Amino acid sequence: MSEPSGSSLARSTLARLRARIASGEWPVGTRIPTEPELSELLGVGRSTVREAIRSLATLGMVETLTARGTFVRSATPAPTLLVNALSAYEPAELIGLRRALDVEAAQSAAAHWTDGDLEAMESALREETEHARRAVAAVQGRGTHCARFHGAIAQASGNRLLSDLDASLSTALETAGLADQIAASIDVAVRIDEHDRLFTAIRGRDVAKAAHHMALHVDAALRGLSHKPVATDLTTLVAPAQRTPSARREAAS
Amino acid sequence: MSEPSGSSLARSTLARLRARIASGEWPVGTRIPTEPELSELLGVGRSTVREAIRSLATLGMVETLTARGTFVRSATPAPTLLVNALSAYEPAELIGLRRALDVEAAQSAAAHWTDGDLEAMESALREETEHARRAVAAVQGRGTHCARFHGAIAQASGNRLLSDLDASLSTALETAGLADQIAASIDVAVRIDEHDRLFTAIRGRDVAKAAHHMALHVDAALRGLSHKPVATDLTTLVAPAQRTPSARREAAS
DNA sequence: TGTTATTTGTTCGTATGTATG
DNA sequence: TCATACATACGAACAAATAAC
Repeated sequence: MSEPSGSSLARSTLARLRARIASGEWPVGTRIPTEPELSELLGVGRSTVREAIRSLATLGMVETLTARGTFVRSATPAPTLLVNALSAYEPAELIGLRRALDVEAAQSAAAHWTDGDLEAMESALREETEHARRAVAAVQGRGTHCARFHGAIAQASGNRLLSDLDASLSTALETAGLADQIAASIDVAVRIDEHDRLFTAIRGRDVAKAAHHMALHVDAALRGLSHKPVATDLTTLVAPAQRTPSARREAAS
Repeated sequence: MSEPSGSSLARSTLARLRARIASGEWPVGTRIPTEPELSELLGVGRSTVREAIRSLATLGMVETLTARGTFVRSATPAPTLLVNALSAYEPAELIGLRRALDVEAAQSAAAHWTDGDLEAMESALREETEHARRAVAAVQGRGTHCARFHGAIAQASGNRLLSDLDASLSTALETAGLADQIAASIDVAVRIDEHDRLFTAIRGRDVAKAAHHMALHVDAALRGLSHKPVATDLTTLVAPAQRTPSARREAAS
């Protein structure tokens, strides 16, 4: 697999625990045996068990709650590793990836959303509108609703990788303190209007228009970060999206 | 950071060790202090140190050799972890990400390539052409050259994240045995012709056309995988690209 | 409210195998 | 071969947090 599968007992113990989780013997959400139980079950010392469990925790596969036990959180280490990998990059680079993912997700979502996906997107959009109406002039610059709608779109793409990366990116942007900044850079009414048009395009299975609106939307949100060196350059990327749908005249080149 | 930074001593110890490595206090290749030394240095017990070190090893940042000590292998979580994370997803999902990254990279590359980037792309393209001319009817279905050109474009985007993800994706596709399949799905002459047009667009700073050609190119390469369940759906995404500018050029060729 | 049992958190001592000189 | 240093591994013991009664 992934691990060097070293010869040390702790490593092999990690591999054995991981295998049990991956096989579904200990499903996500359930509690695994206590440390003394595992010690006897696997025939290794408790210290060794703890090292293995700690490794599983850093992989994001389990979470251990003091005096409560350790619980399975994910059958694979993937999402956590993605978040970890993203944390090593500059904000401008993260934003570049977000544009790539969101545009692709919008296209893919338009191509094959299911009834459940549509429901989720509609719900997120409705809740966002409702919330904006209630707390009109309030602080309300939170990007939570925006992220929820985008997350629903990523989900609707039917591509777990896109969805996971999107969620990981949101986390990374959040910890980088950029989420609020992005949310504040665009007027709430405008944002909801853009979301509305985007949703209409996706619901109508119009892949091209979905890509177009998403590109416009992301670029608009990014324009607020124009003081960032690279983000400035990214705003020039609005051009293709604007020209693409109706640029028949270009064909003659 | 990425870690939950839990309140446990082991977690904070992991964070402290990780910070020392990231700061360069313990450079890559060097040996970190022994466990008893770390125990005293950090003011925690040896078992706690061991758990933290084991986690670092799981992240690929250190490697511990029996009776020799533990050595720093990487200042950040190992890149191989990214490949690892990607390998947990379905081929169709990987391909969806590739489309997103490549299209974005093409746009960004067109927006701000440097002289060095242009040189690299031109070199890769020239070598590809040369190689195709020499080994005309040979086996030569290798995707190596294709990957090199795409890698050069990702590099020219100026976004390390896009570049790294692109490289990781190539590796993941390679290990999944999909690289050759993709390369074989498109005629060499057609591929080089598409690369040529793509390069011309990028060199001309035409962001829109770069995005368009890249989308067409990726979709064309993906069409060969139409027997895959989800990949079939992905080919429907050709639609937006075909409706745009040079769809008729494709019909002509 | 408080008491008790369970479970994880942390430390320490010790034994063992292995690499180095 | 021997001695030293170090990582590996085990288990005992106590602390702290949590849940159930």
